[in-house]
Amino acid sequence: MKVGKQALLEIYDKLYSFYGPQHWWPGDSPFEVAVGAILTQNTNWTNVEKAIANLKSAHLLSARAMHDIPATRLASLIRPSGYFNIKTARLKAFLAFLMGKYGGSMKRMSKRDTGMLRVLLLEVHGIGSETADSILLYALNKQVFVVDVYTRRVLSRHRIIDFRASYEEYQQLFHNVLDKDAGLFNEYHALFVMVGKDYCKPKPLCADCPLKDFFL
DNA sequence: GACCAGGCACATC
DNA sequence: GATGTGCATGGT
Repeated sequence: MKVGKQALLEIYDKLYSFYGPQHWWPGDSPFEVAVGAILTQNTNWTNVEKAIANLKSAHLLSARAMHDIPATRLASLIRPSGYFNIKTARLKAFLAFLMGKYGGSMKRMSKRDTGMLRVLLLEVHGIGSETADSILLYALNKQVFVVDVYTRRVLSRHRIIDFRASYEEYQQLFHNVLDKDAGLFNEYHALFVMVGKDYCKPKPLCADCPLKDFFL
């Protein structure tokens, strides 16, 4: 897939001038961002906000506290974010990783080499490519581009890349062409989410539909 | 009531 | 490697 630096910057400029700076990720600390990254998996952000508010009002939004409380308690607190049993296990897995390797400190975790840390995060049960990269970029300010379903929809509908291309192919599009700039990656991904929410609904468009070009 | 939301692991072919 | 499925709440 060939797409030039100018094209990617042009897309960025159009989105940025339309929406303005997004200042992502919403969250008061790197740890909160990491928790949010897990909770928002296939879930509306407003639901995640409710779950995080529950954790905050219970004074439990810390690695130590969330690690120590029973899973049933954690599940009841994050219930509004959906998939609460699955996400409880995923949070517990991340917390065990964070507590075990870095004493619960995101700052200490951040000192790891980015590539190595990404590999380690992907080994945590429940953390896949997007969640790992969201943590790296938005919690730790690492130079990693985050790919999500909106990125796929927007780019594929503008015929820049096939919707079903792999996560790595999408990511390489940006890593190979753009300067490694965490600030740029931060805003760019957030802008994809914005324009995706507003203009790239899942329907009407099916990959195999003979009329799919009609909607492009 | 249907559809959607800032994925992931797992089973099966 | 590609495809299908379960997981669950809350807003539109």
